[in-house]
Amino acid sequence: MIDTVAIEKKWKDYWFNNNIFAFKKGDKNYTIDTPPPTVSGKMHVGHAFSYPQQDFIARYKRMKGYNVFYPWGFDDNGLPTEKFVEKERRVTIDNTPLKDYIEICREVSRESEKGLYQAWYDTGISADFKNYIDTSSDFSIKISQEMFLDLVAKKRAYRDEAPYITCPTCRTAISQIEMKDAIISTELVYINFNGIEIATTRPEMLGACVAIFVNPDDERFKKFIGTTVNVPVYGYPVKVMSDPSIDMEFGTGAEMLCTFGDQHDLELWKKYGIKARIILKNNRINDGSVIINMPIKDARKKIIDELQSKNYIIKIEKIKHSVNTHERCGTPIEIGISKQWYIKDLDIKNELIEFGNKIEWVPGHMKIRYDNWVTGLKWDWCISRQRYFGVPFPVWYCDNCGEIILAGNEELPVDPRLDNKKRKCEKCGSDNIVPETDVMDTWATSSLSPTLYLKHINQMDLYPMDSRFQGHDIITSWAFTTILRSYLHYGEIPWRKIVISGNVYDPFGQKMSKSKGNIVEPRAIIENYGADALRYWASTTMQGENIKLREQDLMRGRKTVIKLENSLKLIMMLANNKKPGNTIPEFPVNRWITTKMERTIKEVTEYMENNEIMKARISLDKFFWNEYCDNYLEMIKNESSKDDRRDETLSTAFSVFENILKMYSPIMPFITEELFHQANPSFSGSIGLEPYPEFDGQMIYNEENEVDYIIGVIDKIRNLKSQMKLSMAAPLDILKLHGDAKIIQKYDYILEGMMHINSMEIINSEDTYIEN
RNA sequence: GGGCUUGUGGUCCAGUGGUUAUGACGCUUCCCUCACACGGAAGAAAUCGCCGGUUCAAAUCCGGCCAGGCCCA
Repeated sequence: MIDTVAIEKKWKDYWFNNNIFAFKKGDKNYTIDTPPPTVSGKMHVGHAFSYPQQDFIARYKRMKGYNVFYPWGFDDNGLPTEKFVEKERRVTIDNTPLKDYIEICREVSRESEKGLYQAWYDTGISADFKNYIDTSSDFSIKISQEMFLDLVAKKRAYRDEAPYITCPTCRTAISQIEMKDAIISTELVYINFNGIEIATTRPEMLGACVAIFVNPDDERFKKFIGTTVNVPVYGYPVKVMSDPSIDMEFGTGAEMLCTFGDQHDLELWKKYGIKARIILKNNRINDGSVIINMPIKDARKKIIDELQSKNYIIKIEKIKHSVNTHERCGTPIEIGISKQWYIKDLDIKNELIEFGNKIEWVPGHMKIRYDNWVTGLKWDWCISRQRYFGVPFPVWYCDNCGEIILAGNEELPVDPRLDNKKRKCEKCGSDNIVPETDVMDTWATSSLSPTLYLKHINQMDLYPMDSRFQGHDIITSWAFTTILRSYLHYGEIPWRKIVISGNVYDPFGQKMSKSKGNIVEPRAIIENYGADALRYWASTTMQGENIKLREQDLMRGRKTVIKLENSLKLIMMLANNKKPGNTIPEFPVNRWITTKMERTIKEVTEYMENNEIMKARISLDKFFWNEYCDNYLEMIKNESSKDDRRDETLSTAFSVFENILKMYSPIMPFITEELFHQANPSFSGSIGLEPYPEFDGQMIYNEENEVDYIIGVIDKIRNLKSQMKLSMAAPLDILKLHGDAKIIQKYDYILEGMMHINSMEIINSEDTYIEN
């Protein structure tokens, strides 16, 4: 049995050690904006499905004579890495100084990268693994900061208020995914809001009330909508507003919007753009009038007392209620607002749509998602994140006059949080300078991937790139932000084409997940079936379509690998292990297979150019299995010993086979490399750099129709033998064949040799049939 | 709620107006023919989700409905 593990090991190391896929700029270049995997994860079947689809194109283009820039990268910024480090090293920002924390994050990332690329390497991805970027390196930070400063200079980056979520116990910023719901026992307080009755679980937030909300369909409150009421105790006016998200069944059906009691408050505040009143900070309430810097509990008691003494309280109910808490310590989260950085994009929607139109989307309908997203944008892009491991903003603020102080380009990369340099405010002369403590959204750096890749090799003249490959789940993030940044910085599209890949599901169409226990590791597939079989499977779907992972579909690829190996074994045997020199085919059967091959080359090439890998592969499969193996090799193996046509036939068998290998090689690089070297022992290159077969119209011969006719006759004889329950090798003493006598006579030696016919009687007739 | 997308033999998937609807997996029968039984030959198996419309002609175009998936809200 074929040892795919050994063969694959041999060739992936060969490619790597000989820098087969290193980029050298030439006249024809093809550049790929590779998606960098995140260091906190590992390769899953989704990757094993989508990366080969990029690789098919990369390898095809290389064989088509392009100098292919297929770079490699790692994405190691942001929250996922922080969580990963927390798990791996038991290090959290609460127990570690920032400087050390960042160091450890970087260290863990570098370590993880060492093993991470291996899975892609094993899959035969032809990226240049020696030449990679990572998004947390000094290089990437420098470029990301430079580009940020460019946005500031272009008046595209600005500061404005934005909400943030913190844990008052841990005193750290937390993100949505670090929260969990908890059910707590609390009191629901019914308050008479000077005419409208509301209920709240957070009476202590009364001083942060900025509106009253009711459901627009609620008959009880319709008359209040649009009116103004005064906040009890505080006495300032707020509007009564309506929103369909208000639950009519909860409390009285009317709620106060406080900035901010919970996430729902945040959503409504954002949606309606109401001015915030922030009174809660670090677990203490300070409204400047009624409550002066009191812990939440005390403030709650005081407000209830105040309300009660003035007869505003209708009743108090004990309820169980769901709140957002910090998953690590269980403390209810706190929402505040702070000044954060935005990238302005709402004014250029039309231009962004236009850019989307200039890019070729594969499949085309995926562009609609982009269009819908851009059209529906309601806010500028907030790029500040209250995290730690990420690209720092190269920005300080004057604590005295509020001036924004930007780093100079020569200082980059810089981390203001750790920077000791003394700075002075140029405006007011104060030396009371504070650093920006937020870091950038990871997309703020990922959106620069074409720039990062090309600057890394100092070839910005190759901008825009040719292709981006990515999943449809991040069209609205990665694709969108990349197009946006490209527009803002260069006024140019980032790539000419974007190719969207689908998802992988289990055999029943279910998503794979740990909880369902239906996860399949790519490594297991490679071990059991081989990387070529895995890649073959990845080619069995239309671009952008989803796929189910089924064992039998992996088997089909493996069978093709074995069939290729056996085919070479046969023709090597027929040729006594020596590949003959090239000849021009003259004998009809050789002309026939050559003609079929040319037609296949034409078809496969057209499909490959059109990103229709599956159709290319089906066309090639049909040619290889049916025409080459089942018919051509069967015809020649009994016949090739005849001296006068031996050399030409063997030569044709080899040259056609090598073209088959070349056409298969983008999909199945390992076995094709192995067999190509076996057929050509002195060859010292790579099939991946060999020229792709070119269609040659001169090689279309008229004999095609005759041999097609003969194959029809063969099918009839095979059918007869099958009906007679005979072996295909069983001899037929006499066969009475009706049909086109001229053609049959021309090819009688093929029929006799292949079907083991001792004597044949040919009767000329319009219909072709065998007489019993 | 809006948008996109899918619905074809038991299973997976081609086919986008026109002769008996492609192939793979599975199934049945036969064949160890000196490359391959992870092979070869033959065969059974589909009213192309449902309803209606356009057309000489629809799996294919149009409308509606049903059912899945994804994205957005």
